[in-house]
Amino acid sequence: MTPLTRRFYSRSTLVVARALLGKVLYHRVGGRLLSGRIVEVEAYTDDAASHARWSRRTPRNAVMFGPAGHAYVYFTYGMHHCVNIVTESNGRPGAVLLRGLDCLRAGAPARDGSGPGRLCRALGITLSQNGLDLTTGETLWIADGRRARRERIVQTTRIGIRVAEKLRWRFYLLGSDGVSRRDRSAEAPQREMAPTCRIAGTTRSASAGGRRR
DNA sequence: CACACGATGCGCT
DNA sequence: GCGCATCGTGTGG
Repeated sequence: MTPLTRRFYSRSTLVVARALLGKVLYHRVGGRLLSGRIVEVEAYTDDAASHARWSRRTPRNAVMFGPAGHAYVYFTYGMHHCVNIVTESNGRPGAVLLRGLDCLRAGAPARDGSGPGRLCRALGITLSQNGLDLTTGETLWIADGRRARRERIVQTTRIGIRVAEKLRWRFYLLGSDGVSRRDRSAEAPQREMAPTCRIAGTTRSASAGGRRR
């Protein structure tokens, strides 16, 4: 229940992204405490797919440039909210998108926490939480959770973007129910392709379809 | 001011 | 796999 410190968030986005897996997100709202275990995240910095691309500051993405440990919430497709955790040092844009939660509440369907939009709906996160400081433990915060030492982290590409699509900046906990989209090939123990496997015709054209949305 | 479009999710084929 | 709801935001005139 003790909020993670500013120091935890003030690191490189990729490091924080991985470190957030297994942690627990809390939101105190309407006299209730909602929570869920973080099982899927994506990193965004100033890359081409980021709201802070080319380090361009706008009213919407301003929080990404501010101090780490704050919530960056945005509204998209006219109906969904997505929540990010701001990283890096002040002035450098960076945030971790939360895409999957486990165990929102006993008996809740697993899919309620699966996907950035449903996740926000399940925890009651909207634009009014944008900019909140997560280190105070008042309304919205993240605390340590149980993370089994054996639990494997899968690293793969981010979802739903059309540029910088080769960056493997999505991380999830293998076997968790809240993961929105699995990547079987990334889950395979052997990740690196041996040179002999690159002979034409012997490789499956990985993710040939489904890249466009 | 006008307009194109999206870090999604859902229902249907 | 495909279409689409629905509106805040960024961009350009």
